Parts: sequence; structure tokens; C-alpha cells
Amino acid sequence: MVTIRDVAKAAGVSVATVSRVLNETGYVHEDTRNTVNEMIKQLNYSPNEVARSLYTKKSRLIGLLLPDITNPFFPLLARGVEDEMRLHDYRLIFGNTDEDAEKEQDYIQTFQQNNVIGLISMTNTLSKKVYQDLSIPVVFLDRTSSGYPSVFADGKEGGKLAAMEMVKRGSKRITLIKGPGHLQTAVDRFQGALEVLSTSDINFYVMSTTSFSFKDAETWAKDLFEKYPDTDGVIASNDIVATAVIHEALRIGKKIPEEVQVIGFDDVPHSSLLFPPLSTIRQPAYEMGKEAAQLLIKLMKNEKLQKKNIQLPVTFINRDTTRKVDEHV
Amino acid sequence: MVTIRDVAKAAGVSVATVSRVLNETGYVHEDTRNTVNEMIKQLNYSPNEVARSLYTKKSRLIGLLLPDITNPFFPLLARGVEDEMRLHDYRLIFGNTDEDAEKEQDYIQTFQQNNVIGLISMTNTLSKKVYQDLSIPVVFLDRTSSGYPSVFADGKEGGKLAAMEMVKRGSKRITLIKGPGHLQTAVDRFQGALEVLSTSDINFYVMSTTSFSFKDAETWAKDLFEKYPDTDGVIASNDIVATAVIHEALRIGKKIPEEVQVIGFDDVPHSSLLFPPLSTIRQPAYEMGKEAAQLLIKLMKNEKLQKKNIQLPVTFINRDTTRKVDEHV
DNA sequence: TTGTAAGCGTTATCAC
DNA sequence: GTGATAACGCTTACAA
Repeated sequence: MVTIRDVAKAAGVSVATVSRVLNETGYVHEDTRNTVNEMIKQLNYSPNEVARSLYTKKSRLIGLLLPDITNPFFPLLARGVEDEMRLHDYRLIFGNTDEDAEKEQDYIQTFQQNNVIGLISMTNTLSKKVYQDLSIPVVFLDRTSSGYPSVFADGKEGGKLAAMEMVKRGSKRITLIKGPGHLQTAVDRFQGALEVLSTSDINFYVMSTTSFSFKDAETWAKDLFEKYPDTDGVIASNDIVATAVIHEALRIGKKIPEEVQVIGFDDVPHSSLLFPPLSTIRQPAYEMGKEAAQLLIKLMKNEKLQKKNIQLPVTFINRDTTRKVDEHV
Repeated sequence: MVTIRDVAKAAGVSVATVSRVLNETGYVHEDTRNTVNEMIKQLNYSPNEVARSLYTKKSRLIGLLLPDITNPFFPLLARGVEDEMRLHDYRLIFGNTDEDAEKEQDYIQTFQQNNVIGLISMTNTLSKKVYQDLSIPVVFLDRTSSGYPSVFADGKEGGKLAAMEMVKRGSKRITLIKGPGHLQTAVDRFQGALEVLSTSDINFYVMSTTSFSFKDAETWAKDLFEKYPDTDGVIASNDIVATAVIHEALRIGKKIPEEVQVIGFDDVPHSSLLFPPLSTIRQPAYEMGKEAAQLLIKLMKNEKLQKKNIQLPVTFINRDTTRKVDEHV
């Protein structure tokens, strides 16, 4: 391993000088800078981040917490975070928490032990206190925790959009699937849709669910069509659930979108690959990840923020599980 | 921040003693051990990994390199790696390389700078030399690099299986899609299928492709049915490509599986959600991740290995893009 | 403009 | 059994 001493020796200067050119701090004569840089290149030296970190109590590492990388929504967010962080030379340590408080706690401890300088969390099972005790900035992504900076999509507007589009396209007996009550995003989209439906003269049925898992969703979808066989429009809590609904509808011989329309939420990558391709409310996941990274970077630099909470707009993606309508009406 | 000194002071001992109980190295009287542990708990002390790492030149960090976390196959592998690593108290730093040598190099440098103690790579764009210069063990996952330990699925057998199943189910004019030539896994599955087809009395058509991207695959699928309109069976290079084939077939009005059978490769999570649900050759991705982690751990402990290359079996998943057949025949 | 040296929080080698 | 203390590779006062 080549150290700063080796470079110093080779360049005929002291380690302090090498350090100065490395960090561009303090004066150093151009000639010496040149020879030092020359030696750095020649010896293929790159500074030991660990030694650096020990002294400065900082690092270039960011912690990333997410529920499950295997769930297709999160890789998009994670990728956004990573790409933005890479632009600024930060690197990520990540952990899947499975919404399990112990895992979350464990990873947070690791982050601290490694002098991680910032945390982006897509999960918040732990009490707020844990995050308060952290001495590093935290940004919540696709989640909120009161008082903390966060980046999320406009779920309420998304819910409204879904309901409006469904009504506009002629569904009269709508089923509204309510996602897990402990997830603010799920509640928001539910509230938005509820608001629109309850002020319309449409009949609707609310079905409460407790997870986003496909397995569970299959059961609920079955239930749905049994309890409410004449429903002609389903607003699902997300794309996974919507997929299960589509499967069940097709299975029992309902035509989509002629007899039942379906709208999902998220626009995960495979939504367009389904049959029929799923109409959905798109969250700009990759951009959300980038925004969260940018927000965290500002926080780490102690920059003043205009807003601590960034809400990104959602859009209706009109594919084939909703009927066509004359947009000029 | 509470340090080892604070604990030492509180327990009325020296830092050396605290270090000894921490690392369970050397003698320490049971009574003192108890008070030290007591103080550790009371002060909520946890050792600074950075300081540790500086001295020992080790860490508890593992580097994970993958092409793109957004591609549905990789999260499965990554999750397997993570879960196994977590069991052994290792944590992951990860990077998406996009098969880009510069990014790969960058991340590797970061890993070194942070005293990462092992590397699992699902990409190998770089010349072998780069990996040779590393002083840490490397395991390739879903990839191979001659001379390096690796974990991968039995692609050749998979290709054979796909071809055999397709023939058994009555396709007579098969199209075999050959994946990117620079990926050994793609080549293996192609060779396997080729071997079976060429020793059968089936007509077949080989179509060469250069990526696994859905966008590209859409074009190839179109081509396929134009150039070979009477094909009645497609062996795709992976599930993404298979999905594009299904879409195109459906679009031009071919019945699946009655007129065209399709078999994919990988069994990514959404394969079962497609319509029709995709028949495919399943790679045990999660298990592969776990195996890779276990292999790396052995390497890091300098344990002798029975085999450096672990090949996991693949299985045919018979869903609805292939016809039923009497299994007792 | 440059060098000396202290210090970051550990571990491990010696003495005792 | 335990305690001083050097060392890990770096940054940053402070001196020169």
C-alpha cells in the first residue's frame, strides 16, 4: 500500500505539503504542486479514506435504507439516489430492512460506526427518537416523518386523478382499494380518491387491505369480485395489487377494460409489460431518488433550504386497462 | 461520541483491558470483564469501526458490483448476498456499473480506499488484471472469469431443457434467440439449446441479439415474426426478451401457446404476472446470491474450498406459454 | 511557502 | 491479569 509518506518522500517534501495539494487547502507553490501531482500519478497513490475519516470524523459514505430491494418500486428510487450521489463522489452503504425495526436499528448503527455522513431512508418503522439522536442529516424518501426533510410524490393528487379518470371513463360502481393504514403515501392516495368519489354521484365500495404483497393481493382480488360482482372499475392501492386484480378479473372472464377498468399506482417497470398493459398513476421514482440525494447534499453542506419537503407531481398513464375517451370533451 | 477511553475510565481500567474484553483476546478477570461490559452497556458504547479499520486494515464491509439494480434479475441476487452477509455481520457498499469499465474501476477504487475485505461482482467489463491487483478475495456471481471463484446457474443445461421441453410439446419450427455473445451465461444457454435442436429433426432458426433491453427486444420480436412468420416456438434469451416476443405475438394475433410457444430464462418476479404467465427456465437467483456470499466468506477466512466454482441447477417452470403434455408418456 | 508534530479511536506489543 | 504506549495514515495547528 502506497501512503502519503511515500509520495512525500518521492517528491522530496513533507506529508503536510502533499496533504495540502491533495485537499487544495493552504498555499503550495505551483512547482511543488506539480511534482507532487506527478509523484501521485507515478506511484498510483490514492488516499486512505479510513485514515482520513478517522481524523475528520467524516467520510464519503451515505447510508441508504429501504424495505426490500426485491420490490420493483425501490430499485428505481435507489438508482436515482445512487446516480446523483455518484456525481458528487459519494458512495452508498445500503440495507434492506423488511420494515423490521431491529434490522433498521442495526444498519443505522453500522452507518454511525462507519462515519456515514448522511442517511436516506425509505422506511420509518423506528420511533422518531432514533433519528433524532443521529448527528447526521436524514432525508426520508417516499415516506414522511414529521419535522424531517422528505421527498415524496403527490399521493392525494394521484388518488384524485385516478378517481377522476375512472369516472370520466364511465365506471359507475367503483371499488376503491385502501392500502396499509400505516403508510402515509397509501393513506394520501386513498383520501384523494375518496374525496372525488364521495362528491360524485357514483356508487363505490371501499376495501381495506394491509399489505402490498402479491400473495395477499390475490386473495383480496378474489374477495373483491365475490362481494362486489358488478363492480365496473377498480382503483388499486398500487401496481402490484392492480396486477392481482387484473389476473382475477381475467380468470373469471371479465373483459378489461370493457367490463372492468383498473387503475394502479406507481408505474413500476413491468406495468407496461402486463396484459393488458396497466393504466396507472405514475410516480417519478428515479427523479424522486435524485431529488432526495440533492436535498441531502444541501443539508450536509448546511445550505439553507427553500423547502424541506419536496413533493413531486404524479401523472396518469393511460394504457389499456382504462377505456378511451375523447380528450377534447 | 463515547470512546473506548470513556469506557475505560468509567470502569476504572485501561483502554487495553477494554479492548481485550471487546475482542475477547487475551486474559481478563471475570469480574473486570463484567464491570467493563456493564459500562459498555451503560454508556451505550459501540466501537468506532473506522479507527479499528485503520489499525487492522480490515473492515466489515463487502463491495457489491452489479450492472443495474433496476434490471429485475439483479435485486434477487443482491438480496441473497445481503441476507447471508448480514448473518455474518458484514455490510455492503454497492455500485451500479452499467457494464461501464470506468464506473466499475471507480467503485473498485472506493472499495479499496475503505478497506473493503471482499468483493462480489456481477459484472466483469474490466480486464482480469484489475481484479488480480486487488489484495482481497473476489467472487463472480452470474458471471465467470477464468481462474476466479464464481457462482452461476447451469446455463447449458437450461438451454437443453428449454429446447427439449419445446420439442416435447410439439413445436416444429423453432426460433432460437441467441443473447449477447460477450456474456458467458447467454452463450451457455444458447449452446445447450443448439445442441438439442441440432440433433433433433426439427427445423430451427437462430436469431442473434446484442442486449437484454426491452426496447431492443421489441424490435427483434417484430423482425422475428416478419422473417420467420410460421415459427411455432420461440426460445428466448431471457425473460425480458420473452416478454417482448409475447407482446408481438399477441399483437399480430398469434395464439399462445396454441400457435406459438414461448420459453424464457431467469424467472424474474414478474414472469408469473404476465399474460399468459411465462413458462421459463428458472435460475435460483436468491440462492445464488447466498452461495456467493458463503463462498466469499470462506475465502476471506482462508478456508480450503472443495470447489471454486459453484454451479446451481436450473428448473423448467411450466406456466401458460407452453402447451400441456402428458407427463407420464 | 513549507515542515514538525499532535491527535483522531483503535489494537497489540511489551513490561510489570 | 493488567497498563503504558507505539502504530495505523491522514489532517491541521503552529512554527519556521
